[in-house]
Amino acid sequence: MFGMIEAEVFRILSDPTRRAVFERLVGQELSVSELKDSFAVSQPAISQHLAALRNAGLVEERREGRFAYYKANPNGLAPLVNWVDRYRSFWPEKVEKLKDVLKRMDR
Amino acid sequence: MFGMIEAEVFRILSDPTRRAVFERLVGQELSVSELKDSFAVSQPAISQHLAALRNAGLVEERREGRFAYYKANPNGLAPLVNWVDRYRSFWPEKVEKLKDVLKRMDR
DNA sequence: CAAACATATAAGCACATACTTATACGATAG
DNA sequence: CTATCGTATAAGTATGTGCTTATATGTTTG
Repeated sequence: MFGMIEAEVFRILSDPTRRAVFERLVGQELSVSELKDSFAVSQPAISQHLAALRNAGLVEERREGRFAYYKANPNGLAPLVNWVDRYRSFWPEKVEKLKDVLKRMDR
Repeated sequence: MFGMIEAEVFRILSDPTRRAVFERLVGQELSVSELKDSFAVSQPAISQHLAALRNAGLVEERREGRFAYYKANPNGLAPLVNWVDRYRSFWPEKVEKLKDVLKRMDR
């Protein structure tokens, strides 16, 4: 049941271009055309990636006239984050790094 | 340079069957035939997935006579773990859960 | 040695998917 | 109102990929 969602997030983020689109939208709202200028693909390709990301809950849309602004929804990463955390305990080497992440978050 | 490796790990783990094979091998060494019995695909399919996982550094092989034993190498998850951590700070809701993970690791 | 076994590789196929160009649709501008 | 602009959708295509069956390779057994 929940595995399905996790599979979806994995599938959507496995494409390098689409993943890059998501990364570009983290903490930054951009219109489709602004986004397009960052990539070597056509506008329709961008729109298609955005639709896929939106469907997976990884991106949110805000309409304003003829413009469409998109930003990442980090909550959409939840299935992936949970998956990684499940196996993190088998991966002891970089625990310190993770603790640093938490420290930085507390500030 | 490092992005390439991250892309590889994403690509390899995006297939549900292959991801399930990896999960099955976490903390447990299994031969190819033992592994095969857990899945609804043929033995060659399993071998192909194992070769892919091995190439990505996600799995390790140990040969013993005509048997081949595989186990997950959690270190291979490093690129994915790092990617997730990069965006975790934008995802504040489940920090408590993450702290629980660390607590469990300390024990 | 020959047969059975465990696994890997080869070849082919069916299907998914990421891209393109062309076009539709709605909104603003002149 | 018409043209232009921003975005989405449609249709077609090329490539990737996960699977299968068949076969090769190496190992143990009798």
